[in-house]
Amino acid sequence: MLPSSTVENYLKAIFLGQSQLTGAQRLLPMGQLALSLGVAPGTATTMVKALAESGLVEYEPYNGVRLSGAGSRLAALVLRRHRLIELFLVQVLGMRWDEVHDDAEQLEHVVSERLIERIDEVLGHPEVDPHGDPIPSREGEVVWRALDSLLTCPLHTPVTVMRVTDQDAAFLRFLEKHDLKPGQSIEVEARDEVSDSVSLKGKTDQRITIGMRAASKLLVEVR
Amino acid sequence: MLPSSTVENYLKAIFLGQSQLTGAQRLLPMGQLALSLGVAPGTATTMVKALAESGLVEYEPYNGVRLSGAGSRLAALVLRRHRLIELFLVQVLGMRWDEVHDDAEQLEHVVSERLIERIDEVLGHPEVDPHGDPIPSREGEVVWRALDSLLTCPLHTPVTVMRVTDQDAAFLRFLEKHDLKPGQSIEVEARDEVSDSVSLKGKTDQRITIGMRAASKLLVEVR
DNA sequence: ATTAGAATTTTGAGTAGTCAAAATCACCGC
DNA sequence: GCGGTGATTTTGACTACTCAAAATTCTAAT
Ligand SMILES: [Mn+2]
Ligand SMILES: [Mn+2]
Ligand SMILES: [Mn+2]
Ligand SMILES: [Mn+2]
Repeated sequence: MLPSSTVENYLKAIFLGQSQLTGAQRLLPMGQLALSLGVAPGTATTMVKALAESGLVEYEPYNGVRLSGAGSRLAALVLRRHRLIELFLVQVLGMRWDEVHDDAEQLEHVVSERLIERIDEVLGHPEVDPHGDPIPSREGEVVWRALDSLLTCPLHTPVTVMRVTDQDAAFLRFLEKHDLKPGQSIEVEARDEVSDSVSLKGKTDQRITIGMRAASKLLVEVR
Repeated sequence: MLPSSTVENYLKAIFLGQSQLTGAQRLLPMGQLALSLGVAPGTATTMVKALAESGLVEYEPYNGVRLSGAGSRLAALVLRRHRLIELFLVQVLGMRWDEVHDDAEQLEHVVSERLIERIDEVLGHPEVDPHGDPIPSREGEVVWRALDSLLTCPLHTPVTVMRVTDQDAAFLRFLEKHDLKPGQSIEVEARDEVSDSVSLKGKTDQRITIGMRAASKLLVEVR
């Protein structure tokens, strides 16, 4: 039985939630899952029990949920479609990187195997989407690249923005306006715990100071 | 309340069914509707009563159903999305004209206003889809072009194939193989009631004979 | 050890869409 | 006018998904 849009969204949310998790357990609490899906807690519990029935997740009552091998593969394929579609909308249809997420959220559930492979081909088998998120392979494998955030990278050292871990449209437009899109080169000038801020130097020597919460969402690589 | 995929499919099926109808009533029988949606007769009845509640159709028990103004506009917009998507898949993604229908059937329900307008623009505001079906306007207006079929057009006269009224993949591949796609020029050599057949002369003087049922699905225009 | 508070699960109910089969209706031929 | 036939509607039931609110369980602080 092929998974419904709802099931695909649950699997994807668990996948994403788990990837944020530290610790070997990788158990995502139901509350977090419900929150990320915008659903009542009881709803998530019910659904997760059904997913466990069909072998897509392991469920530990009162502790949380974890994807099985099959579930993980399925989730990665949804993510693959989502990210290929986002890139396609930007690259081929000229949409902005801050407006493609919602369309991709729907399209990821209906594009056929054939269609997504055509898209992949037209794009030349890309490795990352417009936000720098890695595109899982046809087989459901994701290459997890270790990246610093602006909170952990070395100071006074040129780094390249590689990835943005927040899809909020206003945030993305802010980044674009200040040349902080993936691919851009910047330097962290200073971090200050007290003022909760990080100061950056951009390409043409513009300076900008952002909050630490925002800084944590920009992932970079030392060049 | 925005219409579900199911509602959109019902409206589209009624729209298409009605367009086949002769007579001023334009009342589509429930049996026909149920058949075209692949649904049990009782299911169609229930759904149509709900559609009537929300003012999208007029329902005459035991007689049939007819779209209201609002329903008709909505149906035309679904059709607009369907046909733009089909053309896009062929033109931009290089898919074959016999394999785009199923994808379009799903995509028509999830593409956003913004996305479909981008697609329309990239395609240069086309008037017909790969099968020659007219693309309704943004406002939900369809230009009904009067066309002959191969059963009614004059004999021994060059005509241009304009439209194919059957999405069956095998049939479409057959047409392609024999240069009978929209745009091609042909002539009807003969019709024979007894053998239920129509004989055609193609571009490079190839001849081919097809059944009347098939011939009725090819719409042409005298040049 | 108790216990308050938070997280989670359970319960009861509701919506959207579907089917099979029984009941009903419309119409045509006689 | 009377039946019979086929189309249509009604009925009762089921699946998938959801919520609000009550009940339960876990945990961490006293
Ligand atoms: Mn989604
Ligand atoms: Mn993305
Ligand atoms: Mn459809
Ligand atoms: Mn078409």
